[in-house]
Amino acid sequence: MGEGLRERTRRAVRAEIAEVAIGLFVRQGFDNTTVEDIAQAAGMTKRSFFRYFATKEDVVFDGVDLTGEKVVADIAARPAEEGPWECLQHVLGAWQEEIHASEQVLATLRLIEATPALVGRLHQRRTEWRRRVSDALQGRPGVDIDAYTADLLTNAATAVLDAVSSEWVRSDGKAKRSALLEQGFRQLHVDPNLRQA
Amino acid sequence: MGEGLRERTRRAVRAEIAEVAIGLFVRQGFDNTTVEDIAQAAGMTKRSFFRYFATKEDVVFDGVDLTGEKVVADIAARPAEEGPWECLQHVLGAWQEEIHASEQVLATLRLIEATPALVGRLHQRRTEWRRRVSDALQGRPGVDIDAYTADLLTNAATAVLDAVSSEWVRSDGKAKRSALLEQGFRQLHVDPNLRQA
DNA sequence: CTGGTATCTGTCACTCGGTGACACTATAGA
DNA sequence: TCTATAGTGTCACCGAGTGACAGATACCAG
Repeated sequence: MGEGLRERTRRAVRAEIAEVAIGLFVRQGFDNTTVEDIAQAAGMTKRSFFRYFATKEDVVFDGVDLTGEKVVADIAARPAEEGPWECLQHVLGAWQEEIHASEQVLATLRLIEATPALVGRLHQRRTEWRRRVSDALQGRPGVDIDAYTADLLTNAATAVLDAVSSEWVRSDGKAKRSALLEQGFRQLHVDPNLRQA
Repeated sequence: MGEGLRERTRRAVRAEIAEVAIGLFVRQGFDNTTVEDIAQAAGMTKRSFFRYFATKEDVVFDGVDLTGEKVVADIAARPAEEGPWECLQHVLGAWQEEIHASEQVLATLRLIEATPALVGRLHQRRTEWRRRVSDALQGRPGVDIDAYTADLLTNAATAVLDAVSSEWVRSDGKAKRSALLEQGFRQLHVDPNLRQA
């Protein structure tokens, strides 16, 4: 019907692997957990695990890393008279709202912060994504900005995002992320006149 | 005399490994080059390679990644009446000046940008280093800022650094990094009143 | 219901990054 | 010259990830 049972089961299996794996990671550490441990706990082979996730790290970002296409699309959809910085603030603010502040997410973020390999992988993905955001920012109708400025603002926006995430974890999930984000974007005031030689 | 011949030869060997390795990486790609390739080209065993570099990635950052202790020390040494943002600008500007704009550095940066694994490793190191910078910023006598603001400014400063690096590579090393850095720090104007509930 | 086809799975074998242990050699320093 | 120390090769090993093959399973036609 409409969208296939196979895909549904596949996503269900993915979700269960992720849940089992993160449980193991939190309990005994990322490095002390082998893929075979995960596969066995999920009732499958090591080979089958890699048919659902390309790397051992990716299983962690399954529920978080929605570094979405939607953000890129939303940027293009913002009104043309809006400045690039406000555009980023609105789009990323809306994106952040969608990540529900569950205990699961908090545990995952803690796990990432405590595991260098995961930090690396996260920023690796972020970098690819950032390039697309920067391009979207440049391609926006109305204002035209050079590549350097687009990169600068995009990097700065993710800098705010990272700081918000850190502070949120530091407060055990009690801080209001939207307030932190707004504060961060306000403190990094962007000079409106983007003139240059 | 005074500082040992052994250390000198060790550093020389390190440098030669790095040179040989980067040459291979540039010619045939990072992923298509095995550690045994490097070791053989440098006249040693795989095992000996790992006695000089902890990972295959680290060999690339040998000449670049001086994410130094000096930066952290310099932050503490800045005059107390200086704001945190200006402090970061001065220290990182001085740090950046020390990286001579050689063709070798340019090729290395290109290599990093083209290789996801290297991007990940770079940001992984950056993250550890950033934590220390943020702590140094908080520990500065005179002004006291909260952890969130310190993280925010530190992240933003590295955001500028990354944008400068990208633009510099994009211009084939012809752009003036100091000018870009100054422009970046100026455009991200930090609100001087850091008041909060 | 039946057959064909695409998909999922386990098994095996393999590559590559990285590590521990051991024996051997060269060197620094008394 | 003798001894402690550091560097080296060899070997065996682990874990992440991949390619190939064969068997099972589910979808969809007729």
